[in-house]
Amino acid sequence: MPELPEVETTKRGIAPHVEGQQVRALRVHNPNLRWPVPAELAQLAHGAVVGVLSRRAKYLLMPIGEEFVLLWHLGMSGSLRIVTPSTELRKHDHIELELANGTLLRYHDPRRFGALLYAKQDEAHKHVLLEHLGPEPLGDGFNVDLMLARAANKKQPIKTFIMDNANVVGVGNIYACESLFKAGIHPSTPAGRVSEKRWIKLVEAIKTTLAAAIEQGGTTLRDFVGGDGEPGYFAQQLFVYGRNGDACRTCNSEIKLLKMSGRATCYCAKCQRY
DNA sequence: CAACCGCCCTGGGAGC
DNA sequence: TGCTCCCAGGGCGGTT
Repeated sequence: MPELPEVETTKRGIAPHVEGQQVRALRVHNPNLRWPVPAELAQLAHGAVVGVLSRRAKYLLMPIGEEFVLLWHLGMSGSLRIVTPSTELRKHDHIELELANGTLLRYHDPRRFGALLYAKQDEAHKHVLLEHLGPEPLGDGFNVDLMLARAANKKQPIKTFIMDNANVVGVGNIYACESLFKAGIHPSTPAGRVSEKRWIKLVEAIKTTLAAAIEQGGTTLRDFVGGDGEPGYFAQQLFVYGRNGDACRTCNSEIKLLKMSGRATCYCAKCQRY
């Protein structure tokens, strides 16, 4: 269930176990992810030392050796776990990275919407999948001025706008809904009609919501290491997502549901205005 | 071009 | 208990 906070949590969870470790083997049990896992990867990774992990949008970047970097994407249902060699291979464990310290990094992905690709280290940010990405939501590049400029004259609903990776990365369906609630903005509001005053609230809401989720993700680190259980750290804090039919926690009116670009969109018609 | 819609997959839950 | 249908956190690629 990876949104940006979980990718960040995954990165922090696995980093101490993989960084500086030599790759003993990269085994691909099923290469049929969103794109085929490149056949030459096993050879490229063999014997390489894993470098310092980083994250760009929902991609996890894992340098291997001096020349290449692995690009992991968890899709809708992917996860990366550190396990011991005695841990049985589960159904949908498609890839494993065996390290010199004896631990295994396993990629598990029932729906196979995820990906494992690679690039040269100095060209990773120019990779076709990364080059058109907008600013990181927690960085200075994501700010009111840029959003006002990009949203100018757009009729597209504000919710669709903030979920577009070209505008800002890492805002998935849950956090789009939650951030709009916090900012008091109706999800159908045309992006070009969101005032500067409301953009200030929305930018702040996106930053604080994601940051808070990352904080909580930290508490699930041991799950990644131990390899047991899915993290469910944000569920109890949701104000609108998945709460359609329930009472708004702020005003007590009923949370509504509408479909927007094929995705469930929950909102409070009283707290969120055009 | 902007905006929408289908689709890549499996699994889980609801309803019958 | 078992079917069938619907839905799910992403995001690319094709169509209008």
